[in-house]
Amino acid sequence: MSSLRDVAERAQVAISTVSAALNGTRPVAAGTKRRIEQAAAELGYRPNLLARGLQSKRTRILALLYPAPRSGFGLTEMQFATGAAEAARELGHHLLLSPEHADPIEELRHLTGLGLVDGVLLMEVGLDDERAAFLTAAGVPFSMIGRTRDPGSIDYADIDFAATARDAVAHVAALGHRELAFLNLSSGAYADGYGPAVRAGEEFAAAAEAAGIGYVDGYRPGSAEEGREAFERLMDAHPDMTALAVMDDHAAVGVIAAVAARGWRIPDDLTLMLVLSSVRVAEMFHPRLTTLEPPGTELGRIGARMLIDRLRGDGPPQQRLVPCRLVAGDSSAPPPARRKAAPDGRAAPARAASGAPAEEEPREGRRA
Amino acid sequence: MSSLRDVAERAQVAISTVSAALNGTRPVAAGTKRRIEQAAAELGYRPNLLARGLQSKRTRILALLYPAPRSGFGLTEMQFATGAAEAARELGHHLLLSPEHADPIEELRHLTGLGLVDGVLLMEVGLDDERAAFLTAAGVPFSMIGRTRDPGSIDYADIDFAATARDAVAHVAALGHRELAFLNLSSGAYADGYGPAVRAGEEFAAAAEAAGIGYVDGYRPGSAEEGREAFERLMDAHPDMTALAVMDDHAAVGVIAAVAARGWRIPDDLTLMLVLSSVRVAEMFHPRLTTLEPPGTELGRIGARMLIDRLRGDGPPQQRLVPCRLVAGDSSAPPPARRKAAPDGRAAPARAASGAPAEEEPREGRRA
DNA sequence: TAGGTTGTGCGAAACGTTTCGACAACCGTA
DNA sequence: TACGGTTGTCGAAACGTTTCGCACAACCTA
Repeated sequence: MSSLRDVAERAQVAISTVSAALNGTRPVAAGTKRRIEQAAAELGYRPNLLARGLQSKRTRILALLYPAPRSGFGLTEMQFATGAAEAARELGHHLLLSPEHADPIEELRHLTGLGLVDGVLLMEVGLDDERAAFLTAAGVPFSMIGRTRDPGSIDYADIDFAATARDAVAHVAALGHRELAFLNLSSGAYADGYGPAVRAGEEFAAAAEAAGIGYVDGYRPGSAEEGREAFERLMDAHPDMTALAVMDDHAAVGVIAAVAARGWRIPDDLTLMLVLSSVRVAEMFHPRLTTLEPPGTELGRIGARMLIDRLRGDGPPQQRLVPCRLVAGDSSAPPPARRKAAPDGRAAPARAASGAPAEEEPREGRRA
Repeated sequence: MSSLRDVAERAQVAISTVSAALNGTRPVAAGTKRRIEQAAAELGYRPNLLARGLQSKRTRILALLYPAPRSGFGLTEMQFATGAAEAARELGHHLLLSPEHADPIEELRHLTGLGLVDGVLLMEVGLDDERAAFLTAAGVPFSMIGRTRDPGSIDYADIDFAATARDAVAHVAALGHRELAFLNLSSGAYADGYGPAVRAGEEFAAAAEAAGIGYVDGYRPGSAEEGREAFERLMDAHPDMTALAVMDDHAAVGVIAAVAARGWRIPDDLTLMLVLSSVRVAEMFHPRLTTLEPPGTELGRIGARMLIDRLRGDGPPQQRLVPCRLVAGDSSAPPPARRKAAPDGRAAPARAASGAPAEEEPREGRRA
């Protein structure tokens, strides 16, 4: 590989002049500059990133930190990564994929001690994330995809759960539903303080209340079987529920099976929507489910971009919220006038005009 | 950050001695060594990777090259990446995520010119992959996940399609099926010389022939709608087909819908299996589909490991094939004795004893 | 014409390693 | 006692950049 020295020789100038000319660091006479650029082009010169980084203390390498394959990643996590990688590339940076093993902090200490990366991009951020605290204390520039409970002035890009919930509620309300039930992520995820689980729950409740729609939650199925059970319990407690939002893909599978077992059909007897699932996943179902697709790629891009901005200089903290995109499938319809009896013989009532005796914050509905 | 010099000062030795002691490059007296190690520990010394790389010409950074989000990645591609990242980490390396833009070769030239990476890991390798040719010519160490038509002595890790097809055929044969139809990936993927599409097609044909089972292929649906159509055409041409292997997830959705439209049930009237889909995807279906899960993580790990081996020294080329894992779902059953008439009124015959008039290489079946 | 101001280019130092030849001290042997 | 061979350590060069002070010429101004 040719070096700055080779270019200097060929252009008959000093090394430092070549550097200046190529980087625009300081003015170089037009003629000289032209000669240098030509020489560089002829030699196919590429600056050595290591040498540059060693000297300038800036490598233009970002690390994407993610917890090693919990139960396996989904499409959304993949999109964070590819989105971030793309944005980094476009801005002249590189992205390092850094799985965390047992001790994330030790991992981080190691990674940042190497002098290899300029900044860190955090994925799967918990409400109380120790990594964020460590990085702040260590003075390492970083940004988050997701956010802690109190992000302070840390840059982050996260899902706008409020807007997402509002869109979802508006969608079912517009169809005429007056009640909505919500099946959150697994209790494990919830207990771990996994942001999306906690925030989605809160915001759906708020959005339903604001829209004057009955709302039920408290279910956290993490598998098909648990989804089936949760659905049965839900219908036992709220027989006139007509719309359901589900966060866990596998739980949705169970719900659909349970619906079929009753002899009900989607969307005729129940409106079902997926929350935080990609269209690709929603299309796997039959009928194709309405989904609130998380902006994975975009969050990845934004996360990388704001980190690079931070590296360049310090503006005010950037904190961006992006809503999910509602993609209507074939699982949304007006509430049923009447429904088949449940298998145990209990009659399923028509949509009752009386307020539903919901656990959480039931409320008289109004048509949207 | 503390440097080698700081450690040297604190241990009262020369810089070069510290380097030697810490790297075991050359013998250092036991006492001195102890002193040095202690000083290093006290200072929390971490070698600067840039400086080391600059000098030694080895950065211990690998790049994972992948074509920018065609139509969006699947879980398997994600697993390649995470598997490779993990293996790299365990072997003291780092993994760079490098999306390709318009011109892969230019991308590669750039990436390798930077002196940043020691080697490259190629994903989504085509039968005639120009990247492989370029890297070979440029003398850049690399390995492939997937493989070209004629890999020569290039390291690669790929799916063992022969074993996978054998397992799939054995599975349906054991259930009593005497015919198998195969819906390949979309014709686009096939035309691009996408390895898995071509190889799976070939190997399924070979496996069926070896097992003495009737075989039909030639269908390449790339969406649910195309899947539906393909299934209808298939059943028109081969009304007594009882087992079906599908490669494209979305096509499977269409098949399932078409099966239901006929009033048929899976697995009673048709055995359906997914090829190259993860269990996570198979579980999205109802009934849960039997699937041949690709060893994504393992291929990623192997790919990274063999590249690192190559970097360390040159042994013989490593070429590894790993079969998919057959995970039986609820979509496999013995062939039906009799089936409902198709919607157009044509009677669906029972499993005929006569050889099926298949397009490809029909053959008298025998019970496995 | 002298002094200051630009404009332009040069050389050397520094970043933190690795590597290698030199060398001091010590040993055993002749 | 002198000498070759070990053993352990040191100092300096090199990797390819960036950065900074300085030199030099040309030009303007008083």
